[in-house]
Amino acid sequence: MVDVARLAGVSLKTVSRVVNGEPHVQRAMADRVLAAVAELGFQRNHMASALRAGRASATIGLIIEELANPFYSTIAHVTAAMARDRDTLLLSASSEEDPVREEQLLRDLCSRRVDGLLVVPAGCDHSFLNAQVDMGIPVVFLDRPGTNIEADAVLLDNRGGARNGVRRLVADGHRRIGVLLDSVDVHTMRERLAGAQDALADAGIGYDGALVRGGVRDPATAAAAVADMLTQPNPPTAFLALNNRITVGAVQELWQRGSDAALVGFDDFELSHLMPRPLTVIGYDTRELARRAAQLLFARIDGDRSRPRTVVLPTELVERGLTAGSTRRGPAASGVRR
Amino acid sequence: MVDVARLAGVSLKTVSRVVNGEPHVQRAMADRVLAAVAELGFQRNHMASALRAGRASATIGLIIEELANPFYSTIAHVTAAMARDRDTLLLSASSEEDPVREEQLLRDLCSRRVDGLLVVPAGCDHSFLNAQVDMGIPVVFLDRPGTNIEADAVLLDNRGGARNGVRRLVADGHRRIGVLLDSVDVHTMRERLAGAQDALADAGIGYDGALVRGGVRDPATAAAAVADMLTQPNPPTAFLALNNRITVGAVQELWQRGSDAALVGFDDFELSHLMPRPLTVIGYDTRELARRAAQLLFARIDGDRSRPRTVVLPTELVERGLTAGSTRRGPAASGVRR
DNA sequence: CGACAGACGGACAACGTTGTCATAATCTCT
DNA sequence: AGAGATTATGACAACGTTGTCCGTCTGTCG
Repeated sequence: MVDVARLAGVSLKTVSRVVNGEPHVQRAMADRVLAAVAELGFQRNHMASALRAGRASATIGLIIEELANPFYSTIAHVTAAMARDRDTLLLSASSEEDPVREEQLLRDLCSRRVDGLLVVPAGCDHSFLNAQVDMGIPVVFLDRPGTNIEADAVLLDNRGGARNGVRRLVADGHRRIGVLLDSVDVHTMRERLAGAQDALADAGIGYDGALVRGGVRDPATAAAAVADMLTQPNPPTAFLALNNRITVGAVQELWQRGSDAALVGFDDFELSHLMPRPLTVIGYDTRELARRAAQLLFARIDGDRSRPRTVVLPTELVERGLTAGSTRRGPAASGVRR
Repeated sequence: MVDVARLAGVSLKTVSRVVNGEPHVQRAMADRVLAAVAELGFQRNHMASALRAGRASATIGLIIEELANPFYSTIAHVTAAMARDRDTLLLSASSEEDPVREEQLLRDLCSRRVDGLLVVPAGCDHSFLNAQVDMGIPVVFLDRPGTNIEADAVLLDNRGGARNGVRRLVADGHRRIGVLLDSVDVHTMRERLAGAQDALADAGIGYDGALVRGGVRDPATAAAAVADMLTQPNPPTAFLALNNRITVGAVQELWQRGSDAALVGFDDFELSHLMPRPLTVIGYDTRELARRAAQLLFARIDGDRSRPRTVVLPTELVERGLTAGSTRRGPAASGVRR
């Protein structure tokens, strides 16, 4: 900026005024400044500007589990788009489900003075964020609530969704329902499992530990778990897969074996209607989840000091048949999805 | 930091030393400072720090078309992970294929003094980036080359891939091959179309404009295009879909109609092996694409001043049959994919 | 012609850090 | 014990901006 001022033969402040479009600069002078800017390829330093003005950085931080997962990338996309409407950029990072890494990333984001944080929490203690919130960096949790912190959260009705899924299986006559989940350390998994057990209890079906399989982290282990459970004595006649990675593995394994076990999966996914065997799914609106969270965050950034809110979004049972026999195989009613 | 110094009864500089882990501070004094830091909840301001030290912002910028698309989110994921190993965060934004928006975003990123830029270009002129490169912000293009700028690029062998795909169809006896593409304004589409035409020319099959359908932007229009082409006189017996969105639409339409037209799609996608009809795919390693680009960028950031390079990564024909009759339907040989 | 707005330009400090240098305190060695 | 080396600490300026305030110039009106 000093160089520009020298080249244009004006003072530093005048360059600042021109660059920021402030009034009270003569046309001729402004033109000279702009010419110098162009010649030197000057570009205002956003960091210095924000620093001096005490302004925020026009950046929001997003912590998710893994950017490559469609669920999270949809969230990133929606929030980035909404941020852009406010001339704000998105600084995103994956926690990889590691609480330590999550805390490091969050601290890093705070030290960069982001305007706000959107977090899909992996950690089990977010009390360290309280100080940040007090210092004016609002936090909104997404998909799972934060722990030891009072902050906004936008969640899904995981429990109700799982309950409806199992209710559907029970209505179809199933009594032995295998449940596949990742880890009960994850809030969503606990809720979904509880929902499944609600439905079983409602139907008067007792709990059988052999029918619940945890530690299913990816499609491959899901497939293995399905295979294993089917070869036990008194195998399940139906499965509930508690996330989309698990569902994919289960679909594949059941299809390969030609098994007619019923399947309901939590989370819809893009090509679920083209799977080679029927698949009823507990779906929800991921974009709405992200939208609501971003709205909440921006309201906080804009000064909303009301009490923290928790929003719970509904799920929907997308019925596409349960087993090869339960519906005629055919194109999905909904046609091509965007 | 001034407050911390006052509370600890030491000078500003000593606090700075402690906070940055510099040597030459007595243990007792360091402890006093750390106590004050904890009490006040002090957190170093990353922007001010970078500003003073003339250091970069420990941030890289990524411009892609749309974060929600699995191809791009994989790129984002890989680059974010690699950046993290260097204590660098990723500032990502979607251009939505809009050149104006792309330029705005790039300028914004530059004004934030990112350490480097990773760009999947949508625009048709990137000459304005030359100044930035000269000023020390390296740029690496991904998937498509930049225009009017000499910069590193990591590309796919689009032409060769499409040629192999069509060659395979020709070998299977097809003479009328419908080609579905988005827009020839996009570099990758032009290359893929050229590859297809190469193969046709090699086989002595003349060009028929009726068999090339552009403007196919999403699965729905792809399905419509397939439907339309199949109802024309002398319809194609095979299709080449030039990206994954188009492939999905084509799969669905062909399956719904029970058509036995062959299909080859460019871009593999996660559940392609579970599609309800055979689908041979031109695949490649998206993660490698991102990895190479990030490596190149980091090398530049670390001072590599060698001549810009263009890396072209190979594609691979993943054969899973072409039509319902051409292979026995069954589980993919590869088993469950990660 | 003088006075007074009003429009404009510039000097300076400050934002929150860190690099440089100076100084004070302690140690080492003959 | 004293010279020199080493260590610990602090004062100050600077990074690239912008807000504040003051000074100057132009024009207008009585």
